[in-house]
Formats: sequence, C-alpha cells, structure tokens
Amino acid sequence: MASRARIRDIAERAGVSTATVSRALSDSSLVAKATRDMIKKTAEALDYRPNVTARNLRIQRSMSVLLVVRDMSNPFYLEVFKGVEATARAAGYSVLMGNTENDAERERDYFNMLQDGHADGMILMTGKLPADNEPWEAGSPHPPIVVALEMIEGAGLPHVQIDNVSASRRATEHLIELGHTRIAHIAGPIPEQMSVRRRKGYREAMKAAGLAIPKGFEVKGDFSLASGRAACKTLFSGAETPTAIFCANDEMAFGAINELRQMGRSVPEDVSVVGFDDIMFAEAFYPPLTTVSQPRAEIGARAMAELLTVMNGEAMPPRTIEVPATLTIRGSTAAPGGA
Amino acid sequence: MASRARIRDIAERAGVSTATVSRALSDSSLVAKATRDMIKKTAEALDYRPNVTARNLRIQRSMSVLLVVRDMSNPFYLEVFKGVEATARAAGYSVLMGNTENDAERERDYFNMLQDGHADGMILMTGKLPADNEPWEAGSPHPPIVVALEMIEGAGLPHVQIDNVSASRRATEHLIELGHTRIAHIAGPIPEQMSVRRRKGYREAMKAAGLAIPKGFEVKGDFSLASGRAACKTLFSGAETPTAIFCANDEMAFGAINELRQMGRSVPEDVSVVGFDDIMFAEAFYPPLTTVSQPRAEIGARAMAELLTVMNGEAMPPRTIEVPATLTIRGSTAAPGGA
DNA sequence: ATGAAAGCGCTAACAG
DNA sequence: CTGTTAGCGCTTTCAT
Repeated sequence: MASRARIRDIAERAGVSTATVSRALSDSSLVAKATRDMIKKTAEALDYRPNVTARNLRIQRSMSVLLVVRDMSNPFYLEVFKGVEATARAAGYSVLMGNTENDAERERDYFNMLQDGHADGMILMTGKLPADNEPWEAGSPHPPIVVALEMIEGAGLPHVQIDNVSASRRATEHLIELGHTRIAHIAGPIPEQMSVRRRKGYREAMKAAGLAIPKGFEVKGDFSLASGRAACKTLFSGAETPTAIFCANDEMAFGAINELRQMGRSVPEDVSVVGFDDIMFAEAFYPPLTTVSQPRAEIGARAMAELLTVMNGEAMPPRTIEVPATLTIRGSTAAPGGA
Repeated sequence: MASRARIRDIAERAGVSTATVSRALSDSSLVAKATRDMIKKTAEALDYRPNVTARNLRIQRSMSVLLVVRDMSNPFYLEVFKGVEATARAAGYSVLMGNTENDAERERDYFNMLQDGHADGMILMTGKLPADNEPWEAGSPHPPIVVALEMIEGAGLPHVQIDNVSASRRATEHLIELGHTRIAHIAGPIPEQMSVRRRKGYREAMKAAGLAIPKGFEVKGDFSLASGRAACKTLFSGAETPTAIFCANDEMAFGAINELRQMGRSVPEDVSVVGFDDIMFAEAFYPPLTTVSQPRAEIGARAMAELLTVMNGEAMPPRTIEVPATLTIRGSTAAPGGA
C-alpha cells in the first residue's frame, strides 16, 4: 500500500490550488466545467481517495452512527442491522456496532462515543439510558438518539417500534378464537417496558373475553430458550394446567415446546403455543410456530431514517413511529383437545 | 450537548501547555506526578473527552476495523461478531459492519475503506477479494486483512478457520459408524472453497470406508433452507435413496428434515441427517440436530487478534490458524432402519 | 472562477 | 520535566 495520493498531489499535477481540487471533487458549481473534468481525471489517474478522517475533522462530523444492542448474539437483531446498514450506507454513513451485555460501564462507554465525536448519532435498542444519565429537560436539545424496538419513557426521544400491546392482544385473541379458555403467558423480564406491554396485551384480551387468569398462569422468563423451558415446567406443575401458552418471544416458545415434548405432550394437539418476533427459524421449527411477525428490516431502516432527520437538525418534537406487526398463523396452534 | 471542552481549555484552566495536557492524559512518565494528577482532575471537572477524529488524523489511524460478510442476516455470524467485537474493544478498536450481498460494487467499496483511512484493517468473511483486485506479489506488503471462516487461496493472507475437510470427514464417519452405507451429501455452492472442502471430507470418508457414492448422491445447495428442501426432494426422486444425509450446513439440514417430514419419512428412524455449524437452533430443533460445532466466538476473537498483530506490523509470513471443530451428536442420527 | 490562508483538535519532534 | 511549534489532510472563508 504505497503512500496514498493527497489532495495536494492532485493540485500540483493539475496545476491548480488545493481549494479548487476540493471544490471540483465535490462538484461545486464554482469551478469551471472544464477544470472540474480535468481535475477529476487527474484524481482518478492518481487513484485518489479522500482521507475521511481529515474531512471529518474539518466538517466536525464522523459520518458514522452507533447501533447499540443488549445482546449481539440475539438473532432477532440481524434483520434490524441489515435495515439500519442499508439506510445508513445510502446516506453515506457507516455503522458501528455496540454490545452492552447489560453492563453499565459499556452502556456509558457507548454513550460517550457520541460526545467524543466517534459517532454522530445513536440507535438505542437496549431499552434504557445509562444509569447515571441526567435526563434532558423538555425542550432542551437532545443528542441525536433514536430508540428502536424498545421503549424509554420520559426521555423525550423518538421511538420506532410496533404496538406491542395490540400485537399481543391479537395473538391472545387468536387462541381465544380457537376456543381456548385456559391460556397462560410466559412473560419476558418484567420491569422492562416491552415485557410489560406484551403482558398487558395478553391481559386485555383475556379480560375482554371474560376469561380469568388463574393464579400461576403468568410466569416470568428472560427471553432465553432455557427460561422458556423452565417457565413451561412451572406452568404444568400446578393443579390447573393451560391448554394454550402465549410466549413473549419465539425463543421461549421453542423452549416451552421442547419441554412439552419432554413431558409427553404434543403441540398443538395437547397444548397450543404462540410466540412473538417470527425469527428466522420459527418457520423451520417443528411444529412451525404461530407467532407475531415484526417487520424487522423496516424497523431498522425507519430508525436510521429518523436518526438522519434528527441529525440534520430538523428538530420536530420527538415522535413515536409505529410500524404494523402481523400475526402469522402456522402449525403450533389449534383448537383445544386437538379438535 | 454544549460545546465540548478541548485540550486547550484544560491547558488554560490548569495553567500548562496543551502538550503537557496531552502527555498527562496519556500517562506519559515525562510529566511530574503532581501535575499529571492536577491535569487529570481538571479534565474530569470539565468533563473532557478527547476528540477521536483529531487524534486519529494526527496518528494516521482510524482505530476501527471493518468486518465484512456476505449476508449479514445469517445467524451463524452472530457469535463471530461477538468474538470480534470483544477483542477489538479490548484493544481500543471499533468495529464497522459491512454487508456485501455478493455485490461486486459493495465488495469494492468496503475494500476502499481501507485506503481512505476509514478502517485500519479488515476481517474478510466473504471468501473472496473484490473481482478487479490485483493480487499482491509474494513478499510485498499486504493491506492488513485477515480471512476468517472461508478461504482465499493464493492471496497470501492469514486465515482463521476450522479444518473443514477433517470435520466433514468426521461427520461422515459418524454416519458410517452407525452402520449407514447409502450416505448422500447436500453440498454448498460448489466453486467455493468451503463447500469444496466439506464435500472433500465426505468423499474421503466414504472412500476410506470402501463405500461407493452412487450417481445423484451429491446434490448442490446454496446454504439456504429452501435449497436444503429442494436438494432433499431431488435426492429422493431417484431410484436409489439414501438412509443418511450429510448437509454442508445446518440450515440446509433443517430444510432437508422439513422435506423428509413432508414426504412422510421420519428422522432419524428412516433417514439420519447431519448438519454443519451448530447454529443456535440446532439444539432447539426437532429432532435436535447432530452437527459439527464451530467455535464461532473463538474464531472471531482469534481473527481479530491476528489482525491486531498484522496491523502492528509484526509481519510474519501469513499463517493459517486452525481452531478445532467438534462433532455434536444429538437426535437426528441413528442406526439405519431405526434400529 | 480561482488562490491564499486559516484552522478543525490533537500529538510529537525539538528545545530548553 | 515542560513549552513551542509544526503539522496530519481536508474544507472554507476571504480575497482577487
């Protein structure tokens, strides 16, 4: 990798000033068409690539954004990444990946990257601000942050998400429509908004149908496969057992189904199971999982698009963009009793 | 986000020069302990964060690396990402994500980012250099690139990977040991090294056991679920049908199993299936998939570590680091005839 | 339409 | 030990 050509090299070769080269390369109309073409040719001949660091220092932006998630190994994020990357790329931005693992220090670190010029903006998918973060006063300028998938209440930040409550309500209604009455719920980690809202949808649907939620029919998980297994075991250790389970995500649904199989109960004949997210393997699973499909790539793309408008200072009051989720009915749900 | 404090602000406040501040903040022993502490205190008081862009311009490095994959939505990569990110982070590097989608222009674009100072090095997981890339002459300085997971022959680049041939041989041997003789193979996209090598391992094992590979027992897929389904259908449309299938990756194995189920054949009673990769859902699948486990996070970590040494100019001849893969035996394989 | 010159914020000679 | 100074490569006034 020989020494790269700088703007000065082009200037010398072309017999113009560096200013003119800079202008020509950015298609400024201030430069005569003839010189512009000539300069571009010279630049190409020298295989010139502008040094982005120098440009960024000058324009005081990094042209990159930070995408922060809690657990990078969650397959759910993949399509979201893709949506973000595509939109960012189209706008000339690079995407930096951040993985917090729920660690306060790392959360803070990534947050700091906004301040040290590492990134111009951030898409937060962790559902929380760093612990010691002082909330911004209403109306005061926010750093360019868009919250996606999750919710952070009271921070006055724009959000991009599905309506978790109504989507969960819809999923539960599906089970009710099939004729189930003893419907349990395996929730996510509960203080978190997303889990709370999904549970809320479940409760609303049950209430609207006049169905009681027996004690013990709401079990907490942590979105992991193992927690789905464990929750399912708990569910079937009580006196009253459900004929259907609505799980707050697909992985717990997989765990629950595995556990059911181990207990000798078949899905959907003995127990119907609904998931949430429609991750890649929901369809390949046996039985194919009935689940709520989130338009993940779209959420990523929209979040990035919103971040772009925020970074461009088009400061409207932060809004919440809701993208529609749909219920995808597959083989893991049926009428009770295998009818 | 008020105007950030610069190094000059600290210098003024502390009554020293900017050089001293810079030294103090990087713990240079050239600065008296007393002044160093005082300066650090002042920096903290001003909530100072060094501007990384300015630093990077000065030191002529971007302190970020580029991780380029062919298809970002492949869940296989997640753990690899994680391994890369952790190691990079520990060394003070950020990770930029690149997704080529097999598009030549994007491949070239990401490659260019090495030249324009966007990234200091690159971890290539696409299995190929950009189409129009002139190979480097042996012994000439390479750009800092490490190839992971895949192979790029003749480019003289360091590699981090498993031994695909012997891992595939081992997987096939497992089927042979169970008593299978009619063993088919669903391969990946064939001109690619990885697919070729996995097929090679299969062939070697068959040959070593004195087993013939009937015509039509090697079918090509493209690593997708759908292609696994299709390949399986092809396999069972011939006169002679296999009792076991070794698939070049897990997704095709899932596809094959789904197809088998559709055809009314059960796994492993009628047909045994082995996958490759041990992705997250291999265990949750029904039946749990027997497959080759790649230490994905380790591959990512090692690739990043190797890239660090290359970037530090510790220019040893490019080496190939092989990490061990293991065969994980689960429920999708059994003796033929369900014995 | 073009050039000269300043400077983004930092680090690293070089002097003392 | 500390300060002075000179850039890194680019963009952008301000002149002309």
